[in-house]
Amino acid sequence: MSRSAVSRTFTEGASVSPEVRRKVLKAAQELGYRVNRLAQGLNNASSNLVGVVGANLSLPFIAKQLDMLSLGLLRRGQQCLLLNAADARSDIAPLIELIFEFRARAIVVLSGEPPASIVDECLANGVKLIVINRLLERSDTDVILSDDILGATLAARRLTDARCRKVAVVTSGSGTPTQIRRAEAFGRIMKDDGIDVVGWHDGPTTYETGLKAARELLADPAIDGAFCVTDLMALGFLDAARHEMGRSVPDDLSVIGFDDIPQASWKSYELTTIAQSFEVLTEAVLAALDHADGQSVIQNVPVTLVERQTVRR
Amino acid sequence: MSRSAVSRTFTEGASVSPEVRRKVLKAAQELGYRVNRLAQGLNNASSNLVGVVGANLSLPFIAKQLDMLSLGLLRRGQQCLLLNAADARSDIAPLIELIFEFRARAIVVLSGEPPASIVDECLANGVKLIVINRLLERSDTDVILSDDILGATLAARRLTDARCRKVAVVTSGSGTPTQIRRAEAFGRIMKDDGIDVVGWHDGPTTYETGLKAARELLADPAIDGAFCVTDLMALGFLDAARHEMGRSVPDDLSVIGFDDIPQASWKSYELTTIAQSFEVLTEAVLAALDHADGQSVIQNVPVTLVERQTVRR
DNA sequence: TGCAATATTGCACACGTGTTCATTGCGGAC
DNA sequence: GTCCGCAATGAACACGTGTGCAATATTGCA
Repeated sequence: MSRSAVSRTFTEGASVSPEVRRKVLKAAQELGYRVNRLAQGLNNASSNLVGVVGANLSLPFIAKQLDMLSLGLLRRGQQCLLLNAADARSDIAPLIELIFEFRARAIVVLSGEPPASIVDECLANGVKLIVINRLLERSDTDVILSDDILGATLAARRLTDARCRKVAVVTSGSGTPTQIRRAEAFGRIMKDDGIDVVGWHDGPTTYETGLKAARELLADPAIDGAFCVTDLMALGFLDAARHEMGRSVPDDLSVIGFDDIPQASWKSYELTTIAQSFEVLTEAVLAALDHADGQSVIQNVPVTLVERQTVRR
Repeated sequence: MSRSAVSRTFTEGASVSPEVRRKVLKAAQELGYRVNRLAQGLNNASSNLVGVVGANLSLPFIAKQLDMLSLGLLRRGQQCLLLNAADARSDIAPLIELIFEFRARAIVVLSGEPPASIVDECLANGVKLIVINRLLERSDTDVILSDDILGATLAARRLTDARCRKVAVVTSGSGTPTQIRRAEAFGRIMKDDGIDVVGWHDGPTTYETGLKAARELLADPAIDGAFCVTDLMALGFLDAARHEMGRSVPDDLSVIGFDDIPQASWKSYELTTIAQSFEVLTEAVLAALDHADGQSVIQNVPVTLVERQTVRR
């Protein structure tokens, strides 16, 4: 009969007699009553929303992350408040402010770089901040990183095994930390091996950028290998190499990518690439949500070489 | 000084003296104060959240829709509560219940079919329900549909122009209304023209299903045309046709898809397809959000034939 | 039956808004 | 000097929870 009875009926483990419980449920059914999550959040000073910030949600790599993350959150009983940052370079601070206003438990950043002031605010308000594949030089944030150094090493070793003489490294012009780490590590190793490396970077992280890279780089007939730090660019690179620049892959050109997006295994490409496990990555994010407030971790997601058909044996 | 002053400071068009306003803003800055959207929503009996239900968010077609929709919502000052339905066949009713609990203004359904009881509840609570590319036989819901009949007609006409004699229609086994409408309309037209049509359906709406379709259908050497009701399946179909079944496209096999996903224009495919404008589709959804409560509309999103390289001239 | 222990229940409060209402202060017009 | 209009401001309320506290009903035990 009292409002407390209602609350207790819908609260796990509260003390209600079976009879009252039954009456409440029946009344709720008739009146179309539903718990109000806004009021719950107001009362607890925290909703169980998790803010997710991302840009270019239709790119395969991001879309896959978002798919698995939103599913994982839902399974854990948390809801996903999705904010689209529109552009990889756009300022995500206002979006994070918005998430604060919803009293979210945690914030996951897939794109863009949260400014230091925001990081401080998260810390002050007890909001978990988790960034994926972007390097924050702070020890008070959870950072999930693909093992870029290992990945670059695997790629480099594979291209030297294929006896490449002059290789290109293709990055986008966006200059995300992950891409730079991959490219730099790769360049260092190759130079140590005494192999010519030519860097290239321009444009957004898209298929079209890969096309452009191949058109410009393959004007040099000496180039016989390429490491594209993103599968999407690798696929564009492959297409331009084969259909416009007349190269035969893998016979006179070896190409290797990074991420292992679904399209990489399509029959027209069979791209050899460095795979990050989306499962492990998602698990790492979900695990980070459970960390205590002070505890923050930099976690490396393991990578493996997936051997397909674009590198000479 | 009073709490009212704070509220007025952050409310557009409220009556506050510049001095008080300045003081409040300064204090807010120092204390890290932020408006609490949960309390706002509680007070208004409605948050400005929009619930979005979708499955398989990493499929290009869905991902693109979600990308544009979330961006459009954000630009309109509404937030996107994303619920991942995991599977195209899974029951979305509990997810919609969850959205109700957040007192969302509107619900957008990208996957699955909301049961009638849910539709009634939306109507009763004044929650706008918008379904995309699934046919609800009710006049009280906003339905955004691609013009499947026109699309099927364009595809049929193009394949007859290419002088195909025996054509296949490929659908997934999920049996979504849109796919069925496309396939049925296409089949009807072809039969009217006296052309042999063989239907095929199986599996989920994926690239792999397209592969399987080609492997099974192209065992029949007479088949010289195919309409895949989804680009993703069309790309799989193309790959198996070319690389496994030894067909030359478009010389002895013409293939046409539907949706115009980004990958359709990649150099390895150059898929001729029926394009739905993602811009128009998104605009239609956003416009539907503004409809008055009673007013609901079935809107057809126009389609066009995009001529590329997979149908014989 | 009597008493203690336990389960159930109602009341009151706090959470942070936006808004209505009444009050106050002020400037200008007569 | 008085009165009117207007802007500014504070007090109070309602929104729907979950919970601490006190009161009451029920059970177990001697």
